[in-house]
Amino acid sequence: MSSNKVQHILNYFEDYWPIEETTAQLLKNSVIFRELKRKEFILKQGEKCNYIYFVVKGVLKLFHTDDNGNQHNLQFATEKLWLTDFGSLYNDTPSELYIQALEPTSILQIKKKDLFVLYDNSPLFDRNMRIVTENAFIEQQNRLLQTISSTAIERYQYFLNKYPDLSNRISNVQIASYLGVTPEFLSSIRKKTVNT
Amino acid sequence: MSSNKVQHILNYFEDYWPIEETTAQLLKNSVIFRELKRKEFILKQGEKCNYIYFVVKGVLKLFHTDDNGNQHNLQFATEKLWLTDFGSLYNDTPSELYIQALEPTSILQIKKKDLFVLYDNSPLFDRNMRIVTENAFIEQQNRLLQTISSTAIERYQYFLNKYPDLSNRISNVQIASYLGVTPEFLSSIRKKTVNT
DNA sequence: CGTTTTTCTTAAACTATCTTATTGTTTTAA
DNA sequence: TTAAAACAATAAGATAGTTTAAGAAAAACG
Repeated sequence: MSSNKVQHILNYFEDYWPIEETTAQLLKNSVIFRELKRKEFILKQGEKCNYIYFVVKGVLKLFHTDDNGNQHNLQFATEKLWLTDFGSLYNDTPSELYIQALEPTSILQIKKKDLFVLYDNSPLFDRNMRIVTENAFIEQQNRLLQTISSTAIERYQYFLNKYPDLSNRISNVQIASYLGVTPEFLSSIRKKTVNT
Repeated sequence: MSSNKVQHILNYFEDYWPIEETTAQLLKNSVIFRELKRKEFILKQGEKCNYIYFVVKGVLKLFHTDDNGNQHNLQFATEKLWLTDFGSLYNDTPSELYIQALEPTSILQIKKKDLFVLYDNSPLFDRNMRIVTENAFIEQQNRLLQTISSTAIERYQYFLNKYPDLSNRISNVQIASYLGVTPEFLSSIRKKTVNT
């Protein structure tokens, strides 16, 4: 069942460092395919994150809930993107974060233990994951820069330009939480920018 | 001259995956030791970033300058931290960022070409750099969360707690630029929090 | 040492963003 | 298909953060 789904990850690696046949086999045996309902959680605050996830179809959101119960979206992951709580995964600490599906979503998941076996058996796999992390770092750095240097209007327009597809798939509440503003304020921004 | 300085990096790797003797030799031949004056630049906007840097002593700041000439600090790097513009380094694109010394600073630098040779010759080196990037990602993610979810006062207090040493080494102008507020507003925050 | 540059503070007016509350609309789930 | 829940829009008053300008303090540097 999940054995053919691993092809999604192999295709992904084709753009970087295609892995050896033996590693592909190892991966095939480690990967688990899973279908999530809308709103289903795969990680909750307080749990240890034991998996790294790869989105085949759908959207995941990674978010934090603060003391007042407000949600703050750290990341969305759509098709062909990786997602995990690295901090919890590697340091074996309880996660402060949630991961939830925003649509019915299909994912591939690799257990921490299996991930480490893959690292140890395949330098190419290890390298691919270095590149995955580097790319995530670069993107996050751009966003951080935006966040400390731009106004909410600019951030919203940047988001629309950068993720035109995602913008139409998720609600404005989710976008507001990602931009770091209230839904009401995003609404007022939208009103202003439409009339330009 | 620089041959003994490489020990700083070898010590760093001791905490993760100590590299083989042959790789250490390779590294020794690649690494260049460099002493920077206060305010000296090692990367400027428009240039390609050709190096990855490791701070032996001192402080570097990575920042962006916007259209109005305002600086925004993305990262500080003190002793035993790595710094580069990954985007420019890996994609061969002109950098949007500056790297500048805030104090007289000693660094080790590895040229892109040599870095890639190291990756190819030593899976352990490659893995160490994966971990370096993962740690940087985690830290940056925490900061991003703070930035979209907390008030400037909270961010300032968090900064003081997390980097007590750095707080005393750099000016409030630099801290304000890191927090994403004006120096004037940081000053008013300081006034409020001192009197608590 | 003295001079120059940078940094820190203050305050007032201004702008961005938040809070709360109300209403109508769309989506979801039974 | 309908009741419940989530979403979107709007507005008014409150708070957070900026701008500008000026003077005092501290640090850098020859």
